[in-house]
Amino acid sequence: MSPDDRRAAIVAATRAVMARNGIAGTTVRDVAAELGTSSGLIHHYYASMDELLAEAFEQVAREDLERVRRAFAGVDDAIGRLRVFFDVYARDDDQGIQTWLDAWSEAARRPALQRISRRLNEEWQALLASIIGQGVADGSMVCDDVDAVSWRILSLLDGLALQVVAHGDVISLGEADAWSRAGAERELGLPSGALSLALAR
Amino acid sequence: MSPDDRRAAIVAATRAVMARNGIAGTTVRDVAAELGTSSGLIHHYYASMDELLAEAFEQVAREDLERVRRAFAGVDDAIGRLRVFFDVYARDDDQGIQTWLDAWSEAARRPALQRISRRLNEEWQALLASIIGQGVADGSMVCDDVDAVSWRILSLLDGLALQVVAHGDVISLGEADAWSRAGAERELGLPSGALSLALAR
DNA sequence: ATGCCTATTGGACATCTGCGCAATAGGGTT
DNA sequence: AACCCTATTGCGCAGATGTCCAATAGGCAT
Repeated sequence: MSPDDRRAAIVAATRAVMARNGIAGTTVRDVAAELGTSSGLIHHYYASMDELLAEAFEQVAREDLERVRRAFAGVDDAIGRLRVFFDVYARDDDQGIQTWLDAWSEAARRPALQRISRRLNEEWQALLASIIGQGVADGSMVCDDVDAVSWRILSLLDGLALQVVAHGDVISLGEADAWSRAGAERELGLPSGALSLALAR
Repeated sequence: MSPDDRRAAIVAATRAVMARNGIAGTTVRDVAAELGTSSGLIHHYYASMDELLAEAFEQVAREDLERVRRAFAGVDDAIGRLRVFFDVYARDDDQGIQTWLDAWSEAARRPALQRISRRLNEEWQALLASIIGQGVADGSMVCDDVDAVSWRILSLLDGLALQVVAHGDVISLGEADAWSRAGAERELGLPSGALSLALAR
């Protein structure tokens, strides 16, 4: 197997273990077992576990971001795009958000992971800001501080998702989804229901 | 030392280590060293590490809650109380929120910790809901879904604080504070600035 | 065929983890 | 003074973890 393919295979195996056990619960041996190879091989390609975890996490997080961007295809209006944004975020499985929880918690102790986590969060916010900027420009949304509002909407999503994942049924996934959409509608001066799920429309 | 005092001393030492190393980084031996005793003693009083961590975390989190309730003394109007709520939350040191991050992340792996974390989060939300309920009753606030809005405000606070603590200066503490107050004002139909910091008034 | 380079193995190493246990010590009761 | 109860010690156990390393194998250039 070529070095590039091997590296890709290692990261893929790491992602699989991460999805099952969380970031903190991902060990070299688990990755090697998932891959069906030896643990020494992993260190032949990755100098440290921190580095490998950071790369695997980046790939997972970046794919989510790309999935949103791809889902924008054919949707040109700001409100439609924002609705798609929520659709994709809601579709996110529990494991994906647990991984983010782990990343935020581990960031204080793993420098490589912190850099990635921070950069990806900024990209999510920038994506939201660009949608809102478009909506303000074409008059479909009202917002006098795009930066603040996009951080607020993102934080609202993260905060609600956190409750669902960390605490089980304290609030349901459906509530978190509906409440975050309603919050965004209020922030952007949209009529109630403007952002509700495509299926429910 | 009496059993009660000893248990209290163990929990206090655990809190000290937790503040320094995080929840995941708190070990039996660290606690024993902090206390100047043996590791066996800790297990004489606490059956498992999960149990001890949960109790220490509960104490930390409950103190924050009590601090808010105490700060309500002499403040009877809903808007004033909500302002106090934000004041106390903003005062929270970084370590406090890092501990919450750890708790949310570890909840999936530590049952006792999950129960406590969940219960405390519900208490924070209930506290917010009671303030908003009072405000709606006396006509100073507008809100047609107290439950949803109090979860939203709490999630907004958590989500913004998370960015500050996990990612350093991606947003500042001041921005997180100002933005969350502005979000709450909007949610409750309050004029801009109604919830701004007491000092800035 | 020969030789080299590197992917890959499998295990050793040092360290850390939660937990349990036999032994001790020390204070309170009788 | 005798006794008991339990707080406390100190160590050991079994398992896990990141990292490293000597040995092997297998393909590729010569």
